Amino acid sequence: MKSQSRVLQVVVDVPGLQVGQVFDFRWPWPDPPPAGTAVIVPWASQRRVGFVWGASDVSEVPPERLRDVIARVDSWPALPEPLLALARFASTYYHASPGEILLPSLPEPLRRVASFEIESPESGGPQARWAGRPRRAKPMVRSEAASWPALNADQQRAVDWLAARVGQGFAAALLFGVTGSGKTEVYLHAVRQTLDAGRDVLLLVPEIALTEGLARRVRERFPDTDVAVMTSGLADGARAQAWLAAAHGQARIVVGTRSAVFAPLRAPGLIIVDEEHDASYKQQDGVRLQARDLAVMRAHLAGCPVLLGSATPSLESWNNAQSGRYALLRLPNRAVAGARLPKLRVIDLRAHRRARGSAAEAGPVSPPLLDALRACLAAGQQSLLFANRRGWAPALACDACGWVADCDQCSAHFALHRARLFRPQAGKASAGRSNALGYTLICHHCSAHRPAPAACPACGNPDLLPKGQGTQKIEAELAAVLPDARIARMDRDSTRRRGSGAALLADMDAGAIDVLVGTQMVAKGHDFPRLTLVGVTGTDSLLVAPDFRAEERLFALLMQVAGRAGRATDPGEVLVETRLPQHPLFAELLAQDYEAAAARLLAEREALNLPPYATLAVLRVAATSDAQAQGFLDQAREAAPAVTGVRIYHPVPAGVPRVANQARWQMLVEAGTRSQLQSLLGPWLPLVAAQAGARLRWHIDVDPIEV
DNA sequence: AGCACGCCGACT
DNA sequence: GTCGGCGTGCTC
Repeated sequence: MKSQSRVLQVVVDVPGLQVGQVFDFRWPWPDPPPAGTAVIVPWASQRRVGFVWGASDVSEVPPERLRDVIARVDSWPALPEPLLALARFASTYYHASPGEILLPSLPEPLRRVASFEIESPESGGPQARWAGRPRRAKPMVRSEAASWPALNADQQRAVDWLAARVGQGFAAALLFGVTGSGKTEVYLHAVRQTLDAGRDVLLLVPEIALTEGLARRVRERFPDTDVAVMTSGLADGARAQAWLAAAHGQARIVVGTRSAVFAPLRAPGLIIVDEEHDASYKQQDGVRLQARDLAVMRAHLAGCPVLLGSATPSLESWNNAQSGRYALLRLPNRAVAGARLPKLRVIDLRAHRRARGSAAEAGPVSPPLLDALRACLAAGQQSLLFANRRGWAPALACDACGWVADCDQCSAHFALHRARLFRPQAGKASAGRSNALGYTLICHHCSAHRPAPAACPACGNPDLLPKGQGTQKIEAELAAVLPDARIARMDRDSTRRRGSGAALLADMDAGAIDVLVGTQMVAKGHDFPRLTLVGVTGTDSLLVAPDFRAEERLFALLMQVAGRAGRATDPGEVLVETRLPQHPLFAELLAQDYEAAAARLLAEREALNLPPYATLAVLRVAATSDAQAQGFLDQAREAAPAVTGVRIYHPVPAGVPRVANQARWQMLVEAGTRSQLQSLLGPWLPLVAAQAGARLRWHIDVDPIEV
C-alpha cells in the first residue's frame, strides 16, 4: 500500500541560494512522479516550472508551510537519470543549486506556466501537457543520402577507433586534426556508426554561426533522421520544439551550442565536441560552467564515447592525451588532394612603418601586406584581413595636452566608432548618438555612448587623433588604396541584424567579396575555397596580455585564421604583422607546429604551478566602492578553513577595475588537485554567502579561463 | 530573479 | 493625511 501525500523535492531556478538547494512540496495523490519529471509548483504568489529531484516521506519544512504541487507535466520524466546525475555533478562542482543548472537550459515557452493547460484525470492528480505543437515526425522513407567521400588512412583510423567503441561504455579521444584535415568527415562517419547501433548523438559546436552549416551537412548525410538544432539564436517556438523533439526521443541527433550539453536526449551513444579548445564553451555569466568538461562527464555517466576535436587542443586536453587518459587520434594532413598547409610570413612592423602622413606608406596595413593584397586581387582570388578590434579606433586622444576620451563609468577608454550620419529628429532635442561627422564614442564594457567631441574638451585642440585602428577604419582606408576591390566587413557591429552574418558569408562564398575585413568571428570554421591570402594585424596586444592563457589563445587564434587560407588546391599565404617577431610563438607558428608550442607552454605551466598542473578558482565581487569589495574578500579570506594543498592569494583589483561604476575585485584560489579545491569550497562558500548578505554581487568561478 | 513588505518626501 | 521612492529579504 503506497503512502499518500508524499514529499517531493523540486529544483526551481532560484539564484543566490545554498548549494544543492531544493524545495519541498506535497504530492497528495497516489504515485508520485519519478525524478526528472517536470512539475508546476506554487511559488509565493506565482507559479513556476521545476523538475522533481527526489521524494521522501518527511520534510524539514514545517507542515503548515508545505504547499501542494499544482500539476505534473506529462506522465513520464523529461530528464533521464544520467542527465540528473550530470546536473548533480555540475551543482557540486560549480557550486550552484541544481535549479540554476537545469532550468536555464529549458526553452522559455516551456518555462512559462501560463502556456500550460492543466487537466484533472479521475485519479493520479492534475496533469499538464508541454506547450507547443509537436513537430511532424520524419517519414521513414529510405531516401538516397548525399555521397560519402572516401576517407584517407588517418580518417579511417579515427573512425575505426570509434567503431570499436560504440556501445562499449565510456571512452574519450582527442581528434587532433590540422585545419582542413576533414575532422567533420570523421564526425559524420562516427555519427553513422552510432545511429546504426541504435543510439543518439550529441554534437556541440562553439557558436551559433557554425551550427547551421554543420546541421545542414548532417541533414544531407542522414535525410531520414530527425536533427534538432539547439542554440539561443533560434526563435522561442523553435527552441521549444527542438527540446521536445529530443525529450520525446524523436530527434536522434542534436546539434547545438554550450547549453545543449543538457539536451534531454534519451540515449546518447556518442558525444562530439567540435573545436574543443574554444573559449565559448566556458559560460561567462550566471553559473560558470565549462560545457566541454561537462560533455566528457555526461559521456561518462551515460556510458558512451566522447570525441573532442581541434587543430589546436586546449592544453588541458592535450595533456590528457599525452598522459593516456584520452586516446590521441591524429589527422596530420589536409583532406583535399593537393591542398597543402599555407605558407606563413611574419612581417616586422618595426621595419615597415605604417607611418601616418607619409604618402608612400600611409595606410591600414604594412607595405608587404598591401602588395600581397594587390597581387591576390589581380589574380582574381579572395583575401581575409583579420584585426583584433571592432569600431574605427580603440581610443581617441589629444596630442596637444594628452587628454584621452575615457568612459566615466568604467576604467576604460572609449572606443571610437563611425556610425551612420546622425539624422536630426523633429521634436527631439540633441539626443543624437553621433556627432556631425558620424563619429560616436562607445564604451565596450558598459555600452555607454555619446557623440565624439569635435575638439579637445580640455584644451580646445580641434585635431583629435584616433589611436590605433579597428575594422571600420581598416575597411575604409583599404577602400581608398584598393579602389577596385570589393571590400566587406564582418564583426559584431556588421552582423547585429539577424541573418546579416549569413549573408556576408554567402557573398564571400559566391565570390562577390574580394577582401573580407573582420574580427575573431571570421576565424572560425568557415571554408572559402577561393580564399588564398590571410593578413593578420593588431594582435600584439593579445601576446602581452597579463592572463596566463594569453599565448595559448593567441596561438590557437592565429593557427585558426591561418587555416582559412588555401583550403582547396590553390596554395595559401598568411602574413602576420607584429612588433615582436622574435617571440618564440612566431617560430612555432611559422612551422605550424602546435606540438612544439604546446610542449613549451606546458613546461611553463608546470614550472609556475598553473593548470593543468594545478586547479584554480576565482572569487569575484562587484561593489559600490573599492573598500567594500576588498573588505569582503579580505573577510572571506580570513573565514577560509585551512585545507592542505590549497593557497588563497590576496585580493587584487580585476583586470578592468571599474565597470558601470562598480568596483571589481578578485581573489585567486590555487589547489594541487580538484578534490583539495572542492574540500575548501564546500565548507567555505556557505560562510562567504552568509557574510555577503543580499547587497553584494559576488560569484565563484571554478576552472576560470581568465584570471 | 520577482515581488512583497517597510519606513521617509511631495501632492490631491 | 496618502502615494510611492527603492533598500532588504523571502520564496518549500
